Amino acid sequence: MQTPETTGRMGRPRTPRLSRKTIGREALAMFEQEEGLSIPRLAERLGVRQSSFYKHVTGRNEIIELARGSLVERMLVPELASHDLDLLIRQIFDSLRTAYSLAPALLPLLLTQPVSHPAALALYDKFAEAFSRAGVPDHLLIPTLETLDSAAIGASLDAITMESAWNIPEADRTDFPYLTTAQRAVATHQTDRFAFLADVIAAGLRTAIGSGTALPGGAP
Amino acid sequence: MQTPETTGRMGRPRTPRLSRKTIGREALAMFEQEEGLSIPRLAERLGVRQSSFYKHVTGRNEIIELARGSLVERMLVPELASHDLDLLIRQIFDSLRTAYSLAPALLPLLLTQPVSHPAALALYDKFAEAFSRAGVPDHLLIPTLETLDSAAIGASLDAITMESAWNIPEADRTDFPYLTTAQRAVATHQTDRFAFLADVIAAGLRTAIGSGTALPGGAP
DNA sequence: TTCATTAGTGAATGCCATTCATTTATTGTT
DNA sequence: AACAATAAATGAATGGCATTCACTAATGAA
Repeated sequence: MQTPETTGRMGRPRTPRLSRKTIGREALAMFEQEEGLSIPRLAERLGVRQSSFYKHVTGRNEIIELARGSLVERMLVPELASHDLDLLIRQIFDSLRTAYSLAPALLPLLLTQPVSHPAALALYDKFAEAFSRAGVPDHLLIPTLETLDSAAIGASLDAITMESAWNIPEADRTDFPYLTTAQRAVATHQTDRFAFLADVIAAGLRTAIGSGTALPGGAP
Repeated sequence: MQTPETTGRMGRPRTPRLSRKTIGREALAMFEQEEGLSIPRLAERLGVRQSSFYKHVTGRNEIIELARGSLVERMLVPELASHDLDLLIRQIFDSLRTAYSLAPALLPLLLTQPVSHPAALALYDKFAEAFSRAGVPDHLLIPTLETLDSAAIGASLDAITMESAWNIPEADRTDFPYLTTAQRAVATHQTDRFAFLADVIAAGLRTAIGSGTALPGGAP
């Protein structure tokens, strides 16, 4: 019987301690529970030394991409069998928003690098297929996906911006009367911002796709 | 005549070397020219030591907020006198997008903290006023502003994501046929993504505002 | 059995944001 | 006019971070 190594001057372990999958999973967990990614802290979480990561990954950005993959893999995506554009848009928007909302600290980092994780590419490919079947012309697929994704991220970022995107220092309220009124109104009226955004992009995309945007000027 | 100090073991200078304004201006310039903010490098640019900043500012985030202020101050904002919602939306979207496009590296950082710079608050107050005059109900002003801002940032981030938001490794193209087709189509067809987005949010906002989104479920 | 490859370690490097004691100038009070 | 309080700079130090590299021990193919 071999003891699964505990001490003894370390070389390759009998059983692997890391994999790209576990790194991605734990990185995502870190984004959800702490307020950002730190490689030393990620190493602690995994009971491993920081230099070990670089046997599986070329750098920090790749760990972030693995976190994206992990996020996408545990996403539950609806059928997308419908050919109804409005329904499709709302289903995809909701899936994305639900997934993104759990890891708001990850989102700004996702924005700054291209999607390369296979699981994520597969997801967007699925979206592209659904939109294509629903009649969206090829040259509008990418803009449609980008719009949806960007909107879902925007909506999910609220959690990070301290409840209001505008922080007016009490004393200066009279300098910004319209904004102040708007803030009070949205607070009392309890507007559902997610529903609003869903309505906006659903109606907007339907219109823009229907009228066919090409090179010079769009629809009036 | 007093020589404006050059050497001699430093205390308070006869003439101030820093101000919140110059810090904000140079930080913004740094975001535009380099690929991020570094306090040591910002100090070099301004011919000053890094510790000096903390006499004017409580930390890095405040410098970022000053950069936002600087961005907003040099923005040229149209009249916004029209009561036409569609025109208003497009004018504001274009102003924001134009300003944001010059400093893409700043945008992810702006997303993660509330707007507190007076110049920026004044700008959004102006927007709120214009929308209010155009008939947007108070409780939809904030969602409208958030949607516009988020869309403008999303559109401006393209510059940072290496030309395409999806990076499919040549060999795997056949695994993601719809996405691949979509990429080819948007490349050849040369779609104007800005015009598309402008159409989307203009139509979408008009619809969502018109139908009045409240607490439970939105418009169909 | 041998040997190249692989997956871990530990130490070092260089960058970064922030703090603090110190120095010099300015401003306001008497 | 003297003086205290405040303000704006410096330099040095601290602790965190991502990354690199020489090293070691296990694996697996020839």
